[in-house]
Amino acid sequence: MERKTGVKSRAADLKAAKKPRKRMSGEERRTQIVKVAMDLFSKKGFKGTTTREIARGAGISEAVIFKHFSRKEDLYKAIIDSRCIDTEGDSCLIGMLKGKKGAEVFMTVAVHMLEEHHKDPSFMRLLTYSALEQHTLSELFVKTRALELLGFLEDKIKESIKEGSMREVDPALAARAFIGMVIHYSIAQEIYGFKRYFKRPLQEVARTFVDIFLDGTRR
Amino acid sequence: MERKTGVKSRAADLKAAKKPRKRMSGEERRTQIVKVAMDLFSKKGFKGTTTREIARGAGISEAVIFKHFSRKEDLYKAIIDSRCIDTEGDSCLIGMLKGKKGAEVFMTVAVHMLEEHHKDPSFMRLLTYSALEQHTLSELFVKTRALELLGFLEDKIKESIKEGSMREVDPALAARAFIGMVIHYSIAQEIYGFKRYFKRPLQEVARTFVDIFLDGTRR
DNA sequence: TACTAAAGTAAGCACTTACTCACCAACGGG
DNA sequence: CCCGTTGGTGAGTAAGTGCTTACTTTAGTA
Repeated sequence: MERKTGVKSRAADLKAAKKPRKRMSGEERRTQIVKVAMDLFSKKGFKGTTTREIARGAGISEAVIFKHFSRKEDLYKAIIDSRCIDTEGDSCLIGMLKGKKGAEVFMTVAVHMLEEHHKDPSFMRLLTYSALEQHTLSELFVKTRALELLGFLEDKIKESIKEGSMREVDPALAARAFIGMVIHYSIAQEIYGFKRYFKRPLQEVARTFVDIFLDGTRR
Repeated sequence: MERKTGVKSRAADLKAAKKPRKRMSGEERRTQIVKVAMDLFSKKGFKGTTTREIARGAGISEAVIFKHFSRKEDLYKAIIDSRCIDTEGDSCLIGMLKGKKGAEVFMTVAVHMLEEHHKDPSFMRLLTYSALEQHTLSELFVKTRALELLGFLEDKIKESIKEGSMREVDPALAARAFIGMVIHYSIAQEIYGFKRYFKRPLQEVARTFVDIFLDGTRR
């Protein structure tokens, strides 16, 4: 097989037949690639995902990926931007909580997290991968979202203690206890595959956890 | 460069000089390799660890690994054998619990798990990797150890309900709530790096979680 | 409609990976 | 002291891997 022949003749073969694929704008393509990458990273990890797979998933050649992101690593950063910086994710949760108080707060948090993680476990998976692989994604997430939510709950607990509706507990530990119940349930179900052996309506799960927590911290 | 020359002349070069290393027995070497592999897998994941690194870690050439394990994958299975089948790990926990009852049971579980995970987070990390990568290790672990412990706690909770010391809760959900607090604390500390921002004596953590749980489920 | 900038590609480079093979040397029993 | 067994090696190989390059095709606009 010669190297330089037949360069022109190729295109004709595929001509009208196969692909009515649309050409995307740079922006569109970029966000599509990030989406595909996030999906694959969450399923197979950063190291477990090849740029070829991402390209195939997006229906393009690898070179396009590297037109948009000079290194594979940069895809991770793009994912951070699209999920940590923008308005999606947990910060809107904090927004939902602003008006509420007491029991309602904890119920809202539990239901929201359980439902989000159930609907789309991919970000949770990605985050776990990134924590194990010591990527900055998890560090950033912890520093912004996680500590933010924990701090918020901590404040609520402090309030309740001052009000007298809660007994004297370490507010930070109590907050972690509550979040632990909720998140570990999601992780066990979706990542460890407990859902093969065990299932409950999420509303019921949330109710039970909130009840245990509030009764468990009542004065 | 010719391909077949110089095959014999090489060994002489390194001769007496460098390595006073001891020759291990097959058994010794095997278990050493498994140990090194487990350490590396837990730090960098299965895909993130190369057989070269394992060899270097054990101070041998790659070929030795493949004398003992015909595929890299088999190292995973060997790790399962050495940590899931034998007497270490959680099953001895169940043993410790046999005599005890009520509050004592939950305190023992919490302290034991928090301390084990803190002392050596590597198995927890390995397990998490394996769950994400959908290896059989996590499946096996869940089917044997995890469901066993959960079942045990469930029974204790049912007992307490029958006795009247606990109110009517879903015993399976309650057990998961308790385990969730404890495990998620460990995971957050050791994997997500919360320990950079937050620390408490483990005894105190256990005490707080057990109190919340028991008060939260008291009649 | 002709031109150009940007979207897209096939092919392959330089390197790494899991895994192999032909060979070597230390030990120990005869 | 020989010699077979067995622990151990250096140098591969084929199949990937991230990333590049030289080139083609399309869409918008002057």
